[in-house]
Amino acid sequence: MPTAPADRTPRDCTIADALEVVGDRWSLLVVRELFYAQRRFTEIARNTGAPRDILTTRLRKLVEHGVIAREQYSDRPPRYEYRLTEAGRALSPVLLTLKQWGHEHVRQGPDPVRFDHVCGHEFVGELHCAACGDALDAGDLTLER
Amino acid sequence: MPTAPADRTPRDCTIADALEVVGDRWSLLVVRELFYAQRRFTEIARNTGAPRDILTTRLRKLVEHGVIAREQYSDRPPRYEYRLTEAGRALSPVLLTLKQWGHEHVRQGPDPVRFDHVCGHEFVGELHCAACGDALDAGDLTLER
DNA sequence: CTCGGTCAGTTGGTTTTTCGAACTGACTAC
DNA sequence: GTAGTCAGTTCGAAAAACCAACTGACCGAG
Repeated sequence: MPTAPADRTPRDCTIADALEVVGDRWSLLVVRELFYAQRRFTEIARNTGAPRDILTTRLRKLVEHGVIAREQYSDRPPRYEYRLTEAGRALSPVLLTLKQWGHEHVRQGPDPVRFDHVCGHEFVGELHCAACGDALDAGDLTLER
Repeated sequence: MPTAPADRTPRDCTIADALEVVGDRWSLLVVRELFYAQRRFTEIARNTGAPRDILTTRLRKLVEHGVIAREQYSDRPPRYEYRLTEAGRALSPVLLTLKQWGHEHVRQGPDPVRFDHVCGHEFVGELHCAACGDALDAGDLTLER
């Protein structure tokens, strides 16, 4: 017997679970568009660049997983648009941290999109510990179990 | 002329740039493994579940983009392992927020992996505004440009 | 009325990518 | 010298992505 048959035992992991839902080429871009209040199929297709048929299957999958909701906005002809659910809105920290990482480590040049915080300054996110309130620092975390 | 030829003009977007680098099925899982200090090809393949040939191309791509580094740890036979670069380590907020979202909106049941903060409590991340220090709240952000 | 346009998808055919599983080549340990 | 380790490579098959055109229901202008 050569190599053991499939010696792969993927880790039981919540990150993997999350990626199962939004970890493909288009889903997070769809969510981004909904954050930008583009709810219509055609707009989402245009702004993400996703092929229309692929977009169809992604939207269905996101609906299935409760990230977005499909709502009829016209009877005759039947027309639908999409909205973020609570779970979808909860993805904002993921998108914001991704954007920040992209800005600091991928893109050269200024960010084409900027967010301002109510405090008046450009928003730059910092991950804090909800318990003690301190900003997260490398090495402050220890793995349990 | 029927439908206009390719009426898709993807948004110029830093999130999209970031996803270009780590937005496929396996890359973020590879980064996760490196966070867990699994540096070897075989370990990464086992723990992520990625097919070995795909893993090869992903690792090369991540090296190309400066997320990880390939280092020789044995001369004869030549053997290599992988390490996170500074840019790779900077992905921790992305992984942590993804994990948290997965925990709250995808997975049912307890998280198989837990992080404890130096303060003694289980780490739960909260995104704060770096300028004013306040925790991010829905609607606190306004889109500029 | 008919012509052009809008809109949320479908359809069909092709190209790309993924995938599984076996195989390499250079070693080490027994 | 036989078995095992390890970082990949190779092969063929299956799945997914992709593109461009097409639908079917409507609207508004001429």
